[in-house]
Amino acid sequence: MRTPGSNGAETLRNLRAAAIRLLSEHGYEAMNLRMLAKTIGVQVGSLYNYIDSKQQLLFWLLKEAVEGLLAQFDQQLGGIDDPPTQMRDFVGFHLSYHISHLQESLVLGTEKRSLTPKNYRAISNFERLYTAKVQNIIERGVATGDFRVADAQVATFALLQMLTSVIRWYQPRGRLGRDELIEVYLNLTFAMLQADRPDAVLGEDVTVTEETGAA
Amino acid sequence: MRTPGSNGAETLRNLRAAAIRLLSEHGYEAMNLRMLAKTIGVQVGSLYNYIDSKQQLLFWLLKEAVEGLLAQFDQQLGGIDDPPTQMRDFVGFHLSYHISHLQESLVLGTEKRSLTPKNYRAISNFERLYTAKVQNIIERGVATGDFRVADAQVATFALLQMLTSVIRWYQPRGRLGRDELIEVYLNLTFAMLQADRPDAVLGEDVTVTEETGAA
Amino acid sequence: MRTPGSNGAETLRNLRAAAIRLLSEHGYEAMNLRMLAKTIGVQVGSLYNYIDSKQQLLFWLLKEAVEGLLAQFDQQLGGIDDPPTQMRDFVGFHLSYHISHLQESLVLGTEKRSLTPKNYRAISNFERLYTAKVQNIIERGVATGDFRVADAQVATFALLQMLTSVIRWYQPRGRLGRDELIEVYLNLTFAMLQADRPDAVLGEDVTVTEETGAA
Amino acid sequence: MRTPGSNGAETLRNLRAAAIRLLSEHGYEAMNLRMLAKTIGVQVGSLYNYIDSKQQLLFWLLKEAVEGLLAQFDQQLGGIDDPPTQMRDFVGFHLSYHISHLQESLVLGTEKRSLTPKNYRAISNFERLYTAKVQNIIERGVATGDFRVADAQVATFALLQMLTSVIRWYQPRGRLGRDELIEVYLNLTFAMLQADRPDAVLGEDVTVTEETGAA
DNA sequence: AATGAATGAGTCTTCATTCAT
DNA sequence: AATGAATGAAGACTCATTCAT
Repeated sequence: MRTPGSNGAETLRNLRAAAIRLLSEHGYEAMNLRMLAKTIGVQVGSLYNYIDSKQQLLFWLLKEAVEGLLAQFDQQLGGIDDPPTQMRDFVGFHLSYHISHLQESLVLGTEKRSLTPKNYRAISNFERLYTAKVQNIIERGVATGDFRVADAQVATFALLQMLTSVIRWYQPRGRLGRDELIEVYLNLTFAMLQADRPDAVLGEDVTVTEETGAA
Repeated sequence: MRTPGSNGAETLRNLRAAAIRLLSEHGYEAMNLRMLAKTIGVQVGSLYNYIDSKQQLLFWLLKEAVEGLLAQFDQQLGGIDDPPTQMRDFVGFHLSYHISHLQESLVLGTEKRSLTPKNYRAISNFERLYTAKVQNIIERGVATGDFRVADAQVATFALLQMLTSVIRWYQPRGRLGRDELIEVYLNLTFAMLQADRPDAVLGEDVTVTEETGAA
Repeated sequence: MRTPGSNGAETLRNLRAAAIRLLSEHGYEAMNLRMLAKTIGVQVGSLYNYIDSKQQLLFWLLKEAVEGLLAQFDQQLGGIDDPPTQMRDFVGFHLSYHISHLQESLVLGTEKRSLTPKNYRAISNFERLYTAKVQNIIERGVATGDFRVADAQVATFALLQMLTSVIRWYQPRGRLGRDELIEVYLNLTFAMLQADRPDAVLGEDVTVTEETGAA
Repeated sequence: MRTPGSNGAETLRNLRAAAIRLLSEHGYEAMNLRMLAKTIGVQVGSLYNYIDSKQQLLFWLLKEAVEGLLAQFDQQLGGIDDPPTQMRDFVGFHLSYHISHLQESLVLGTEKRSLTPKNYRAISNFERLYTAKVQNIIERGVATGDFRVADAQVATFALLQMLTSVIRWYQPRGRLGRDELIEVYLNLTFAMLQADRPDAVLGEDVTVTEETGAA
């Protein structure tokens, strides 16, 4: 039987949005498909018209999340050569992206561990690509003399953790707005790299494509 | 029936050590008491001679972990006044502690979310105490002109995340030893705070009491 | 997987009938859901498509039982004014009802104690309504001079216990049939109340709607 | 190890009293040996110095209860010949006994069903002896023309249920004292039997030996 | 006579998944 | 594309019972 007015594409979008929210709130193991079904207003069995299994749902969401991050990185930071400028834009991008994809990023960070080994490796590979891009900026900056760090790899991890952890406490309506937040973190970043901050180029604001589910 | 040679105190120690390991590997929801019982070589029911419930076991472990961290902080960094010196010793202490209590710290960071609301608040309160101590060092350093940061609160979070995240990739037999690691992080920390590093005082090495379960 | 030919409404009816039988045979604590599931031919987990919990199942059954008793009392003894006639019809009704709802009544009498305090109070309140109706008949009969008892409340309890206890030994195919049984108890009742028995009105037999599950 | 000051005979008495209380409050299935052990202040394992099993404990208590009832019946009502006098004294004895052995009688009535078949039969046999004694009084009274009942067996059951049910609502400090209670029930009994009450013989009060555990 | 530590079978309940309709 | 009814395996927790000490 088909409920009148039901629409597969819309149900799928609802499912994705609901899944990300529920996963960010409860975690993979504690979220159950009953919750998900109830949220989007269908019976549990109907979920299987859209997903193969709970595990595959998680993998799909995390893959989308990490691929989206990579794609936007390339799109936003493609044509820049100068390491300090790259770093400045990277910080802006990374923070903007994580703030506007808050739940997705949270889920990526915490639920990866619930993937099967094979799926885990697939996601980790994507993440390593991202890390490598950041490490590359730092290493080139060190080579040009713009940055000074004792260990580029540790610095990369430290920087990424410092920036990414913003999603653990950031609140859209909190003390700091997005731009102030970026300003503070730019200071910390360039201090950490013992580098001079390049001038901000007016009007050259970083923009991030909005969360998929919100369209 | 009583297994010959069985001994309550020892079983409890085994239970604690096994629980921390299993929790760090699987997470609270994915770890089940069968695994725990099997690891320490008893029947599942016997666990209840030592714990009240799975939830209370988690709470107990996290409470011990966070109280241990706080206690050692006070013990190690009690008599110091000078903010840069305090910060230098704090970085050494924090890294040493987390490296030598790797699994415990991992569990504290990731499994807090599985606590009941009441238990969650209890642990969070302890953590806030710790954060406040660190923020206090930074604020005092800013006041004395030793440190320069745009926002002390954000800097505190950023610093703590940067340092704590070491447990996510550190491997005892990896490229960097404990002392090299501390050296690298000291550089990053003082750069971030735009401060001069105080001289290391020879022979004044930070030591951290070893993991309880390892005794 | 759905068993071909399975049907929710029927399973629920089976469940109810089986639960009453098992509860009357074993009692709440000693009956387990395995037994119930096996009796109706489903897996234990499937029971939870119909009940919320074992406790709620008991409450549901007892509520139905006591509400059914009250409803039929009102329906059968509504339009009568004369205390002796009311009493005569009440005895007939009460015995008929308990004989034809044997197991249900047994369960109501013995398993109430396994209810949670809140559920217990709810059932007890219904029972008090029933007792009050009977006490009212006695008190009005005493007022009209038809009955003579030293203490109406004790007499009510005594009468109800005397009548209800029939379910403890009555056997459908035993020495006494339903009508003979009623005859004997009518004698005892009116003797106890020191009253004259009103003439039986010919053809005015009391009928009781049959057990729900037996349809 | 033996706890200093412990004393087997006393512990056994405590055990018996506690068991009766707990059984009357929770029922056999819902009472567990942990509760019993805690109440009398020993470890669960120690109970097995006094009992063979939970089942045997129940049997022991019920056997004591029913044998006590029978013994006192014989002792109190031995030398009487006249059916009305016998009945008068029986009512007084039965009520007094049940009131002063409240919990024991409650347990006997409700927990018999938790006995194994063999144990159940043993207790039932004792009970049948008691019922037969009462039925004998009624039948002899009918033979002498003192009592008038339609069916001696039903009358016996009805009378016993009516009298025994007093334990379900009697409260030591309630509206009616013991003697008033007996008075009311004597009226009901002799009305039920359509008999004249014999005169009370002054000073010939019925006494019942007190509860064993209360010594 | 008592403890402390264990067993092992059982209890209710949850949940991902399946599939006829 | 959705429902309703089921499966079956697993989960946390309980409890009578045993026995070395």
